[in-house]
Amino acid sequence: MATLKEVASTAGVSIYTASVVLNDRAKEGRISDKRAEQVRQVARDLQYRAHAGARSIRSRRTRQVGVLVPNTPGNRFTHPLAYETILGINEGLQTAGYMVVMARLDDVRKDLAEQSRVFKELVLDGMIVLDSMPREVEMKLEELIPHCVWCDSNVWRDRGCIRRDERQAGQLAGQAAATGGYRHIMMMTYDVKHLDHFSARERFEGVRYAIDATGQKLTVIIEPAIGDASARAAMAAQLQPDTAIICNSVYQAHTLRSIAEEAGKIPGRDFGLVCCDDQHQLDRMWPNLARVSYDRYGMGLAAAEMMTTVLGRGMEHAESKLLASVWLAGTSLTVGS
Amino acid sequence: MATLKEVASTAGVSIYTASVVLNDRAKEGRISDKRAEQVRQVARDLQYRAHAGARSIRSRRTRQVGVLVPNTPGNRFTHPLAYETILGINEGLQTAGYMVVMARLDDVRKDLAEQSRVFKELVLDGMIVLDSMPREVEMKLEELIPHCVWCDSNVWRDRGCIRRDERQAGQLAGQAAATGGYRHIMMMTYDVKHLDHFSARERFEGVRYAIDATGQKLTVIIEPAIGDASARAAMAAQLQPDTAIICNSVYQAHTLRSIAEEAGKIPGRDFGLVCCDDQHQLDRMWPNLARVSYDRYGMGLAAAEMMTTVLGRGMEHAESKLLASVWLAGTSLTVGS
DNA sequence: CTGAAAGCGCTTACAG
DNA sequence: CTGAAAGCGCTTACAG
Repeated sequence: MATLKEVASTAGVSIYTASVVLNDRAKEGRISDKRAEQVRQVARDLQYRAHAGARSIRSRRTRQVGVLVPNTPGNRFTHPLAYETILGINEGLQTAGYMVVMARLDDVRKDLAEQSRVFKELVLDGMIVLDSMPREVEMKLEELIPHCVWCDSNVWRDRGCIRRDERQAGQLAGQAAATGGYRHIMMMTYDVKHLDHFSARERFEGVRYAIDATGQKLTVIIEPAIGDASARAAMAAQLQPDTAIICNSVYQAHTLRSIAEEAGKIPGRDFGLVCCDDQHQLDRMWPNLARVSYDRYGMGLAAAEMMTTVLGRGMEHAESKLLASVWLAGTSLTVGS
Repeated sequence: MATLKEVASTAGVSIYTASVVLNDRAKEGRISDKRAEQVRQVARDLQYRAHAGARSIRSRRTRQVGVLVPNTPGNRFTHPLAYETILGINEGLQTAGYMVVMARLDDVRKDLAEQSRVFKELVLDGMIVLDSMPREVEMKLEELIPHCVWCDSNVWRDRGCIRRDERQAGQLAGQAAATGGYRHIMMMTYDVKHLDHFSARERFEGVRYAIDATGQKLTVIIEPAIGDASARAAMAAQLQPDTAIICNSVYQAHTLRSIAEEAGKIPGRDFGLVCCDDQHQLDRMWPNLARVSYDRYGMGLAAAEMMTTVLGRGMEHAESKLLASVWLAGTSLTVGS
């Protein structure tokens, strides 16, 4: 690997000249066009590539940003949907000249320093935290990393946070169900004990608000455990043409669809189905699902922009963002009785 | 941020002593236990964290490994399933003390150096390439990055590659369909022109082999374009109790399910459905789908291990790995006529 | 317009 | 058992 020194000497210029030219600051450095081109040519010939580490030590910026993904007990893939956000983040940061370093928080090891070199050493200019972490971890993160952006997290402040307006999403889903002409409206959500993420809570509140507004009643149901055949059958029995089910998550919608299928029932024909959440490629995989949009990729892009803003202008975080959703009609909610 | 120098001076020892102790080589460096503990205490007090860049310049290793994900025209999220692999890779590398740097190949910009600093600068010890890239890109990668591991890629050699045995997977799916007592057997796959990934080709060949072995006939069908209502209806009409459809990908299985649903049909009751591929959480979302297993997380873990092996022992790549699949029965293939 | 030199934070032969 | 010093590949004030 050629070093800057080698480039300089074979081009017959000083290290300074080579450095300035290759950093596209030939003008400021007042290097003549001729010499500049000369240096560039040599760099190409020698296939020179700057050593990012050496550079970072002087510039005091690594130009690396971490993305932290949580891990919950018993589920290695906590949030497959997070990938959409991650791709958006990556797109935004890569374009702005940053590198994305993935870090995953393993709940088993409690000490952050044990988790990843990201915490143990100095490597990141900032970190985008996806989803929520235990409180202590969140506090520790802010000590360890210069700039954190909280994305889809329980952390919510005036600046540096970004999330979807989950209450609005819940309201949209609730309104659709409430005005569908159904007799029974139910919401499938997580066990109250597991309502640890703000989205589950807020979606629920949004739904409840919309249903209350029409004076109807809302029944809460819990997703049956995998393999619990009798619970599945019991739930299938509730799926009637006069009943609409509002699902909190896309996963629950998928699950409910399977439960219905086992009983020979089809959403939109035999019962109503709405989902508060969305998933990429649902337009291909399940276009008929009535749901509330959620462009996670866009959220990732926006989070990346918040990060580049702080890192760029130095100190202050950009204002927090609350992202609005749009209703996507689908035949899974057409019956009514 | 405290530096090594500061730690050394406040501990009253030389930089050398501090360095050796904090790198857990106090024994080799013959530092007395007393001094060692003293240094560690100071480091804790000052919250010392080593500067990864400075370290990498001397050690000549960044301990960073890239994961390269491709991007195809018109689809920002090429392979959502890749996330399962990425998480496995991350788990393996993070545990081994490496950091994972994400890089995405944008097909629009052709020059690698324009894509990400990962190519422009010296940052990576190695790279795990997911999926396939254009031929020229693949060659360029090997020039730019010290060690590449090809995961689920068209690149296949004796060493340094890992993929699923897709032909075997196709055979398993084909056998299941062939012995299900169906009169018509069809395979939904990609347009031949787009069979650019080895998996699509090999799955197809595996299926064909299994069907041929029983002397039955295999009809090929193509997934209808999103929104092409008449093509969807035509396909729905083909879904009969005496017909089994073998889907190449999970996405196609989902799509077919939706097409069937629109016509009031249910897989396993009104027609047979098998899928050559698998997806995490399908056991929750669609437990009844008859399919061939695919533990992408495990593949990622194995790919990470191949990488740490090369990086560890210096030169030679580990032997390539071909991963076997297991058949997962499901009621979507129970009818037969 | 350009270069010699200091220094960033580390590691590691080498000398005591 | 320990330290002073060279050097890794860069950037950037400073002096000409």
